[in-house]
Amino acid sequence: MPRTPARTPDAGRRSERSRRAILDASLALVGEVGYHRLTIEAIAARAGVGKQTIYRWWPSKAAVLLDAFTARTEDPEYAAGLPDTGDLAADLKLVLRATVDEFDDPAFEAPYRALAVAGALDPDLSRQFTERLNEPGLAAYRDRLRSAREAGQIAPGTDLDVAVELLTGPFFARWLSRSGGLTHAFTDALVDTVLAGLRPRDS
Amino acid sequence: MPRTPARTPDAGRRSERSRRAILDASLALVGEVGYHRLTIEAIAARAGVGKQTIYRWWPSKAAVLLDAFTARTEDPEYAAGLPDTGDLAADLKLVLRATVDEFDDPAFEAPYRALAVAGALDPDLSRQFTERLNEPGLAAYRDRLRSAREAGQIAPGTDLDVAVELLTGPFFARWLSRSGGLTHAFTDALVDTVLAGLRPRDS
Amino acid sequence: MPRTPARTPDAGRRSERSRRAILDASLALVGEVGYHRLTIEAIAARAGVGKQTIYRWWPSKAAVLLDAFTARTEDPEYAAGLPDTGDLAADLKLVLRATVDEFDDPAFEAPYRALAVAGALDPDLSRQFTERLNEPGLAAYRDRLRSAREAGQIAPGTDLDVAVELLTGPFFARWLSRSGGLTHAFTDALVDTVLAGLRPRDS
Amino acid sequence: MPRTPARTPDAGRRSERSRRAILDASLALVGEVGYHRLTIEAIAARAGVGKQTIYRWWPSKAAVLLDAFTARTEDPEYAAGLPDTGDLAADLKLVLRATVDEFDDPAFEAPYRALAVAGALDPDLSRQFTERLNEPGLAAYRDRLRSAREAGQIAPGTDLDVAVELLTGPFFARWLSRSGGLTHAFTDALVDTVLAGLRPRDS
DNA sequence: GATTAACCGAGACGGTACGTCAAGTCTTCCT
DNA sequence: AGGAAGACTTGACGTACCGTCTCGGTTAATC
Repeated sequence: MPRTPARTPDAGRRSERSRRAILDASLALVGEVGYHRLTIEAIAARAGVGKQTIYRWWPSKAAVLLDAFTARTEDPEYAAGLPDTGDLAADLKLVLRATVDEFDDPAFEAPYRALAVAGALDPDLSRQFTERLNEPGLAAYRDRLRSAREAGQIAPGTDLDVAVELLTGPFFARWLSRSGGLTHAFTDALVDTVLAGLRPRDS
Repeated sequence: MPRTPARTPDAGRRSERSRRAILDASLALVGEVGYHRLTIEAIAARAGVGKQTIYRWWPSKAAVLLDAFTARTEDPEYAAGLPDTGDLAADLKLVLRATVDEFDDPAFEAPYRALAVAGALDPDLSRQFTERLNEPGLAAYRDRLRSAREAGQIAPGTDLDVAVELLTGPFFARWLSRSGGLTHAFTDALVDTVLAGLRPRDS
Repeated sequence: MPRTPARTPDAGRRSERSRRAILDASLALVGEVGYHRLTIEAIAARAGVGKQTIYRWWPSKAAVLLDAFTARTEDPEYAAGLPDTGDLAADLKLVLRATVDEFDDPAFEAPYRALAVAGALDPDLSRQFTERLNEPGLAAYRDRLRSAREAGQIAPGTDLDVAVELLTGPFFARWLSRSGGLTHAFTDALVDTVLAGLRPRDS
Repeated sequence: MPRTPARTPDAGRRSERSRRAILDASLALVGEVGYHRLTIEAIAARAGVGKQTIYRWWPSKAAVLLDAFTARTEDPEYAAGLPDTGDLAADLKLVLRATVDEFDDPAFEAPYRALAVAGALDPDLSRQFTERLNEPGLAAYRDRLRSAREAGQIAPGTDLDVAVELLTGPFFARWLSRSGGLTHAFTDALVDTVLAGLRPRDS
């Protein structure tokens, strides 16, 4: 006889109306007051929802936020992958410049930062954050680099993981610690230097 | 005209005894319970100190932690700079491997992560965190790279800031998001790829 | 249009269990430690209740105490009025002697003194204290004196309010300022002198 | 050699300047903010004095207030006693009307109420309050009544203590509990009724 | 169509920690 | 040595949210 001590609610009867209201409210609030002043009570009040309805479906405010944020990025052609014009440097610069622009929008930046931070403190959340938000993007980079490697544009022995991290890590670090401006010039320089390091060895 | 809106206590009469006890207690506690379960009340209790004594001298628990952490790194020969054996790759690998080891120690890792996270949410704190903990370390890298540039070991047009971020950014990103192992192999690969990208242009 | 600026909790959902526990705890504690060492926190702890549950329903510890004290005197046949045997002096002496005995009991005296004092400092509370605790008792005296006036036992022009205050005021003053013993002899003397003053004018 | 463990400061070196400033400040403040919002810190700040200087010489804020209040009533011809024109009723009414007027002045009423209340809660203070403020006044009443008794204007067996309390108790009770107006009519009625009760028995 | 079980809004509950205030003590420097 | 100043420990304040728990009221699937 199966015992399910942790009350598992019946997802079939879930109110879609409430779910949307909660996700919307949490995104709006995190932008208004910041992550550490975001409270479950405020989300519930704003969403016109009982607190229990949040606790029933999510384990923490970070999980709510993750769902709220993911909802935006899951539907569209986000899974399109990087462009592949044959010019690796140009393709990478294009995408990184677009990312710079994206991070300029507070509506995107605020919840994303909140999630990055929450993930840094909570390994469980971190895994989910990585899987659902980060990994798809990184995989696109990896695919593009693999294609370039096969075309002989970068060294055949290139570790694609490290290569991707060389492109995104400095960006992430500069963004999170606000230690420098996130500019197109910066990402262009990243691409140039990294690609120079990945160039096939001279004969 | 000097404005003193917030009651500024007289630092001359400050109790060194209490200050040390608070810094010690906060470091110990952040290791035991983690940052978001660290409370001012617990620090005060552990330090045998009134809460007000903490509020009098620090604006937040993050600021306490920053002082506590900084105290450890300020006195010693920490400001020594990087070794300079003439072999740039070897020197960088040595230092990054040492950093990997340092981040393996929870007594170091826990408060450092807490501060990185707190800084990510609070620009004010972020600035302090950068100035007092990060910048000195990065300057050491910059110095070593400048010396290499003068010796003609890397391209004369190299942007030292970007170069340093290429070395440290991926490390920081992997550490904070726990997206991969912090190993000597990883940092070695970083150094090799980045230095390849910085190599002087072939004649 | 009714305005309810201060969050008004829903009395229907109120926990009777908590209410009783709070009233009991406050009476017990005021007897143990005295009024000015009585704290909301201690009441909450003793009652096994969150502080907010007290703040939700009462504006101050004095208000709690007033409810606690009133609860004791509301239910019983306390509203019985004074005896009326036809012998005014005897009836008054009987009741005042009983009151003396009542004030001898610390379980009664301590909270009553606390309330008298709190009322002396807070007009709002004072009004409630008067209405709910004092006035009913005084009305009983007034009724008894009115009956005597109609029977021609005291002067027809007697101001009943003043007459009651002559009987109770000296008692109250002596009690509150501890300036003399509260004895049967004292209250008997009060009754005799006051009634002598109220006797119908000699023809 | 006698040991005085309780540090007894040397009254000879006491600063008269500070003493006056403290007494003045406490009277002013009790009028402005009321007794239970009166703090030692505020007194010290207003008086331009260190807190320790207050704690050195007084055991509590009530004691400070008692001294402050007593200082006003000690110097003048306050010890003059009641007038004795031969007309007892007139003399009593005159004095009680003057007392009514005195209690109309907040500068008098506020600290006096504070002291009465503090005394009600603290038997030690109560004794001092009685001895230094109340008793002298009551003695004056007693003296006047004794003179009247000797003149045969009131019954020879009259208990002077009870008689005085009949005159002052209702006044005190009405004042402290704010249960009625303090008017000349009220005190006149008191005098008339009480004196009627004290009239020598008809032969 | 009635029953019934779940979700839902609402919000009271026992708690924990907050940041503030004042108490009374201690220490330092000044007169 | 007293006094001005103010930092110290202590402890209570009243508030904000936590996560849990009832309480009617829908709402959907089952009888």
